[in-house]
Amino acid sequence: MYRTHTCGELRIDNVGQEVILSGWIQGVRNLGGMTFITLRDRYGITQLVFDENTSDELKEKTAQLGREFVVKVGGKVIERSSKNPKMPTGDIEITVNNLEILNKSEIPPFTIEDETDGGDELRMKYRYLDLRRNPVRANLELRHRMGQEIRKYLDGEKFMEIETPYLIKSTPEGARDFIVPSRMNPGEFYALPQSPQTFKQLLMVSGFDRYFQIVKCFRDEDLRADRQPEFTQIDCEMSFVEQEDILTIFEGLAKYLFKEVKGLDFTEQFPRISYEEAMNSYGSDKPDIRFGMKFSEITKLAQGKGFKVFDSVEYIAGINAQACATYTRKQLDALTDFVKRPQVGANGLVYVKYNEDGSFKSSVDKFFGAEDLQEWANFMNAKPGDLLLILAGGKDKTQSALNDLRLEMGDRLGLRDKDTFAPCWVVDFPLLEWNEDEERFFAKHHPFTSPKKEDLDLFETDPGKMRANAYDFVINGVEIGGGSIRIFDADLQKKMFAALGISKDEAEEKFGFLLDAFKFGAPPHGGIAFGFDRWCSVFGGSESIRDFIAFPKNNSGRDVMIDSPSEVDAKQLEELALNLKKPDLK
RNA sequence: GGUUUGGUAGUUCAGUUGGUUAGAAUACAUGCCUGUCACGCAUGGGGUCGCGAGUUCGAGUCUCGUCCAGACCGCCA
Repeated sequence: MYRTHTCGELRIDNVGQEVILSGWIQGVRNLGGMTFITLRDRYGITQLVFDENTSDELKEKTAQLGREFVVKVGGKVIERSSKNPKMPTGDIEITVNNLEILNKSEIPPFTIEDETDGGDELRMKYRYLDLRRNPVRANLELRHRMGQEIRKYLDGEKFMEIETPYLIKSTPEGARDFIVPSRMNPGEFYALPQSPQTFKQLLMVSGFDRYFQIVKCFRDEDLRADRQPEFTQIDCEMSFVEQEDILTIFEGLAKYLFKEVKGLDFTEQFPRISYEEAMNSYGSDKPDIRFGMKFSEITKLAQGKGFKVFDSVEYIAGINAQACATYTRKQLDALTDFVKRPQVGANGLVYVKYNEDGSFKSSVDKFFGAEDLQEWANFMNAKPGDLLLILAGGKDKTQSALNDLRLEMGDRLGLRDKDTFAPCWVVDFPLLEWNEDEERFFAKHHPFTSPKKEDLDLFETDPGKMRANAYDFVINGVEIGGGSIRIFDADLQKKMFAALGISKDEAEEKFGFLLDAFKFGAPPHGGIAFGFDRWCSVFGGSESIRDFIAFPKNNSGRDVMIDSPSEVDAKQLEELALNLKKPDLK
């Protein structure tokens, strides 16, 4: 028998019991006459004590122990004479009478402690050691809890979890596919799914009117802290539903998770913000509504006063940073530098200080008098003591830059607390998006997203203005999920393909199986997919989804632990009928 | 594909204007220590300064190239 208890469960009530524990050596503190050893497993840490009652043989054994050795110990639980209130097991310790070294360990390359000395790269290379650390283990526990609760809720709502294939067909739009060569079909390739989109729609045709799957998806695009080449979605689809039904069910899921996982009650309905309002008020389709600081457009107010920079632009808007009129020249210069960075891309920053005494001081005093500035301040709901920050330029670019500035000010003012949660729905997305490079429309969501009924006429007149039955779920400015009501009418689908410039033949080749299926009684349906890794990271208060994936890949798509991707044998290439251009490959 | 920051002891980092034997902390080893819990004290070992070329009497330091890593832009329906 390896253990009677875990290293995290013994308490003062267990005093007097003979127990067996197994685990890893966290640390050895040899004080001379007595030795303390901390033993760790997934559940916690328990202190072992060796003193004058310890046999010489046992003392010799403890001298051989090093960090991360795996041992089994037997002994008696005793009350500590000096307790440690910081440890859950801090009232007791084990006086050991038997110790067996189950396995030795080399000295680990970094310390296995909450605050490790290891850098990111090293920890990724030895990820299995990193996973022994409390914070990382806690993240995976959170992920496990989320997954369990999601299944519980959806099962309770009569959703069926159905697996769909990973080896599928490459699709034309969207992200790059990962490609898998087929040995049995030389010259032909599978693609790994970017999402089970078409399969879940086929399941609706089959009559599984409530489907879900917690499923790996693959996208061959460049990575970020919140983007991995393989990631996990909570993929859901429902039949005989309208947008409102979907929002209700999955707002229910979100509230259930907030309650069960975070202990938070959300009784009110989540705010619903139209895409247009989100862009006009926050400059983003995933607004962080933990704080206000909404945009105010002052194009009309500010033009025609002789300030060329303003008069020559399409759009002028600002935010009101409350109680920031005391900002120094240095602070304002830092903000100006921030917005002028290439990533933000503004040409400059106009500020207006509304001083406590009611006077104004701005960077455009030459062009605007106190009356003008007062008018702006009134329009932007500013009070004495506030600071107005204003950007001007093309509408899209300026909204985007002002969004960056708003979030930066939110950070500086401490308005983005990671333990505060502000969920919302963003609805009424545009159906299509114009692509300058290819000079054609792309589906903003995907080509099966249905347009709003009242916008159908625009197909002929102004397709870019059409709105979709599409929605995103956003928490704290992070896009957690999105979905749409699908097209289930063949004629409408044809119009959609036409608007996207997808020919009949091409549609037939790429989506023939789906269009065929729709001929046999497709029910009205729609769905949503959530980024599981991302949702975990938001709940865990981290910016990086890597912290919530057991074995993640780095920025270049490499797994530095197993060293993948890697080259393959010439024999394998031959079997797959692949010829590589690179001559230096093995 | 682009911008940018970094690469020095097992690890995290410092290293001045180019100048003697490249340092600190921590980890590790040895010794001492009976209530530690980041134990303490003493001693010790440990370096291809990412790699290659160049400038120079002399390069961790300057220049060029290259590799690796991070952040961001493009990209990600």
